[in-house]
Amino acid sequence: MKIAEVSKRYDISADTLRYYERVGLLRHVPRTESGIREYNETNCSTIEFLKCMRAAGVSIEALIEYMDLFDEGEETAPARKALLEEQRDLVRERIADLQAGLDRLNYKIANYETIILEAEKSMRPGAEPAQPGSRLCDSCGEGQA
Amino acid sequence: MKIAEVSKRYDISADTLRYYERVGLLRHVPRTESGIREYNETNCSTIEFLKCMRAAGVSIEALIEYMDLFDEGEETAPARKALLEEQRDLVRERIADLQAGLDRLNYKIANYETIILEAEKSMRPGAEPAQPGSRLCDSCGEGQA
DNA sequence: GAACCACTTAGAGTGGACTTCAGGTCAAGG
DNA sequence: CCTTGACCTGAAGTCCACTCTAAGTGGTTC
Repeated sequence: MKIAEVSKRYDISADTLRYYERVGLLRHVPRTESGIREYNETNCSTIEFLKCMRAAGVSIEALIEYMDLFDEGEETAPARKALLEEQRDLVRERIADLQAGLDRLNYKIANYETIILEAEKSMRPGAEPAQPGSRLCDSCGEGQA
Repeated sequence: MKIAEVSKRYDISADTLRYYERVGLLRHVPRTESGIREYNETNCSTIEFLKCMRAAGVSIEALIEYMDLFDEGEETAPARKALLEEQRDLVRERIADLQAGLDRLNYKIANYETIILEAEKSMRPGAEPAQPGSRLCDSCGEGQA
């Protein structure tokens, strides 16, 4: 597989693939006689792994470290495991932060729903004026204070 | 509250607080006569909100847009709600990506556990040599092929 | 055999989000 | 009065992870 095909298959630009190789994330990519990259199945599964890890926010640096260990041989298995565990913990933290943000967004959205409904109600003919308590939520907090 | 106190309270550098104000994320921060920022409670809750949103990966740009709408008045409530919903969807996507990465990390870690145990077993005196199938997982894929 | 296209390289440029710097002001303490 | 330290400003610098550019090569097609 040439670079264009891999690029399309994994939706990663050819530039990025070359970059990954240059910085040591992707190693042992065979070449044709004329120097053109010919990705094999091993390369592909590495790429897929990298894509997944990058999407999870794992840094290029950590991944390079992992690849370094890998190339050093079997005896680095415990170190690699430790590295993955460290990264896993970071991903968990990130998920917790995102979840907190998501909860907050949901809360605010629900709040807007109420507010907008109230505003519409008070716009209908013959409606009494809007309640003082139903003002828009402030620029940041969610409560009335 | 002066900038140093706010910085400590929310664990955000004073530089970042000034930066947020400069780009329009944080508005209406009162000043003392000599020009020193005196953050009030409204500012604080905005800061807390910003911190949460940033931790969830919401871009500075989107947050500025939100603040812009906010300053335009009550009639932008539906637009603000739409903006938050859009951001919420992005956060959900991000969580899904992280979760996929987390699952994969857990899988790989479990794999290493097995591998390391096997390696230790075969190192004990009198053990038969390691199985051919128990080699280290490859640099990316999780299976044996 | 010229055009064309995908590929190659080294190196420079980009965008987002800060972060640091240089130089300046102000209030309090010795 | 002078120093100290926290604050101020605008502008430049930094970091990460790409992304693009320029200049060139190799193989196929009309």
